[in-house]
Amino acid sequence: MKNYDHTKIEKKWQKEWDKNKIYQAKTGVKGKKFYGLIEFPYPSGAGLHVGHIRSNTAMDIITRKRRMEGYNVLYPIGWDAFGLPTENYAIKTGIQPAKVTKTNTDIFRRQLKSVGFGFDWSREINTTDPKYYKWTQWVFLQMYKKGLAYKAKTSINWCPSCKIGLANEEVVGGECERCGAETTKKVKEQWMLAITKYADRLDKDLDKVDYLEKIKIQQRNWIGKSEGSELDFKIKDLDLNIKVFTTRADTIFGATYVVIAPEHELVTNLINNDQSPITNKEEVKKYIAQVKDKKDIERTAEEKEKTGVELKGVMVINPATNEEVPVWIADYVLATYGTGSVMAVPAHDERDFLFAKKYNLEIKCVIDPRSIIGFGVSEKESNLDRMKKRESILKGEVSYSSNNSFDYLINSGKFNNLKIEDAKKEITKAIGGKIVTKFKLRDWVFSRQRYWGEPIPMIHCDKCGIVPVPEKDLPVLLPKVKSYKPTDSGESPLAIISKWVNTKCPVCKGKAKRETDTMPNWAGSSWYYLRYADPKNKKELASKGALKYWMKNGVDWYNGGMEHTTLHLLYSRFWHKFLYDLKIVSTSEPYMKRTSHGMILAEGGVKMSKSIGNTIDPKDIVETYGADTLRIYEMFIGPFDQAVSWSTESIIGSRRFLDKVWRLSLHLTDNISSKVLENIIHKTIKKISQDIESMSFNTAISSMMILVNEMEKAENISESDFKMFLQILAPFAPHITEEIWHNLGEKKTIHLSAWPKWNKKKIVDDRIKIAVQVNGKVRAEFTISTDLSENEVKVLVLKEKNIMPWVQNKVIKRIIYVPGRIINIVV
RNA sequence: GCCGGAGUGGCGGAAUUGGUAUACGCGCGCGACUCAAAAUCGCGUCUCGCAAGGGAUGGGAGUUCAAGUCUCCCCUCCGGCACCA
Repeated sequence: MKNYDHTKIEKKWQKEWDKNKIYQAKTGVKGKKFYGLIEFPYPSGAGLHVGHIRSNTAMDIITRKRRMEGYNVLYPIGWDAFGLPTENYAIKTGIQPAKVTKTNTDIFRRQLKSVGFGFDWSREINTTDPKYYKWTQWVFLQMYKKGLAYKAKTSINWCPSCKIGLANEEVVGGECERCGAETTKKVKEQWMLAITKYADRLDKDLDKVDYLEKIKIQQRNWIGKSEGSELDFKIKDLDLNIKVFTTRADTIFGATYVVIAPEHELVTNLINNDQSPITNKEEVKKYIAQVKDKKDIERTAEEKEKTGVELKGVMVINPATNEEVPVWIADYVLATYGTGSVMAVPAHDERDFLFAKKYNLEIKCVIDPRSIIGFGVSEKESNLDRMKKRESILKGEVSYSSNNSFDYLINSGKFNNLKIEDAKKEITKAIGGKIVTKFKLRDWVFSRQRYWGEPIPMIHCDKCGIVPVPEKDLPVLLPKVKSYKPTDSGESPLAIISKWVNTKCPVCKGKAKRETDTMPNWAGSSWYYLRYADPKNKKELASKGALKYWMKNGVDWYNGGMEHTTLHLLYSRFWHKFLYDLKIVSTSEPYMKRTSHGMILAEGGVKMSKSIGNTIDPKDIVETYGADTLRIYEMFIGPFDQAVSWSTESIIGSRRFLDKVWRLSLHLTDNISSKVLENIIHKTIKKISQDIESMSFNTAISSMMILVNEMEKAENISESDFKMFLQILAPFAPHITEEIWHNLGEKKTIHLSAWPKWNKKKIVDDRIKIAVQVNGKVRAEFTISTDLSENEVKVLVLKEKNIMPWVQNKVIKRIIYVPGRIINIVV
């Protein structure tokens, strides 16, 4: 073939690879294994996005390199197909979600294949396949058995537009992640998963894994571990305590009031109690009602002024001072965090300060004021300025510790002059408190009032209560329905299928009803990587042997989007740990290494969206330029972990590169390449080998471009050298390299050939260009042989013609020689 | 407000981690080939200057023989969290 015609080559090799099953992973093969994973796509109606191709190509390159390095590689693919867009489409068109899914996965599969990814298609999975979700339901049952799945009446985030309950993670800035409508709170009975029981391990075990640092930080922030004390404030004249959580037990002498969250059950109890001491019940009830009506956004609005009401008649005893202090309810205290109550220390907490100012509550300073920042006092200001500001804020109620450093207690009785950190422990102990750890993480709302999800395998029996579906009856199949619309009562469309809902109780055989809630779309993706090990198993979610083999040390490398850091990634770590506790998997963490790709934005740096009409259909690029060009382009476009803007104009550069490769292949000789060329070939092999490991695909391609430019200039290129080049290019551009490889007489596939090794001797230069600086400014360049000693170089450089004028008649103070790089003459 | 990340040509971006800033690619200009166009190839392309030279990596200081890289201050942009006690 004279010209590079991608249309002929690409389809041909895709078929050939399929036929020869070169990408199929074989469980149990001796030697090294490598499990590379990308997030399985949601088969949306929009078709494959160029963003999918970016992350898939990256892992494709890595897994292809591993295969060539002799690893037994698993690079699987499947469909995360339950979810709202498909269901919404079904509502609009009346087409069954299962049908829509089939159509979409067919399109996605064809598109993925057209790009030439080395997926093992024999292990394809689909979360909506009953053979798959049987095991999703099974895991749920195991969680139920262990008490991790429970039904609770809780206030949940509710999207009035989607008519669906949302997890905290799905509410973004008080708005529904999907539709953007303002969310409200709704009290509903929901299935919950007790992810909080794993909070500590989810936090701690991040130390064990190789994740990008920013991923670890984001997860840690989300889990929100914080160490503090639980302290009891006794209510005067009542046999009741208010338990508060604080990280600043050291400031308790400054606790001049206590605040309870309005939703706190203690408040309800106090009001309804016959002997209720509250004298302003009506006012309190009114405030609670007000708070309830508030939307989430209002409640967390930035410049919102704090509000609250005093529980008049109720006083508590500060356990440190034994003084009586008042009790307030205010919505700046969250019912869902800590104990739902706080001791307020207005002198040392900005929120308490604002509240105390507004309602004229006592402010008492108990830490040396010089150590305190916040309250408009900046860390950068001098101690004197800080002191002055603090004095004006606290209106003279200020004294200072006699210590030279400032983090010491004052006005704190016998604890005066203790250091903050020591005081936390000592005071907690002295007043009978408890050191505890709290988390921001909340239990996972696992119910969805929707059709297109895994039915939660539970049965409600009037006599026996909630009864799990026996394992032998799994899967609980989704029935066909006529309308997919959620009901206004907030129940799933499944609720109106009486034939399906009405069933027998597995225990008493009496009349019973099925649970009509379904699981969220995060369920199926929480364990899918395990199913790939043994995707067709009918008896277990995967066989012990297959899991032991492929998950021996977890998924070796998992690449995905940052947007899943606190969702899928956290959820699946939780499920995995649960399965680890059940001894189904042998590692406590699912993924050894996690990296992340940047988004591809449209030209101009805005998000690609159908409504703006700036999306790119990969199909067009594959047809016009070829899959190899598309792959090269997406890897060359910019640093892999950063967001990049698409530029159709620039694609041509990647195509030209491949054209050059093709043309070069027509002019090879049996002669040996020049030393210079050999040198650069081996340097490039080294660079590509390293760049792939660090995901520096853009610089890898750039160095291959440099090599190609050099080869064009070379008088002759040996076939064997060119073949090595083809091999390092093969993971990036699998089709063209395979074609040329065979044109050069090779019979076996290039993709299972051995990854070339660079020859250390061949990357050593014997002569090297050195820049010469005079007083730090580059004045000349000169070439020396690398075996010269430092002194020899220093002598030589002064004799250089170009340097002479700069150093003549000057006193040379110093000469600095950095071997192989630069020489700086200081005059 | 807090926690991350980033500011380099007309554009996407390199820079061996303190050692020749602007590699590679796009675009643009000129030329060759062609009846012509496309493709391809060659040359040029930070800036001021005729030149010798000078100035540039968001801005300002500092450390160093040497700073895009380190330190301090300021500005801008992006991402995450946000009354978490």
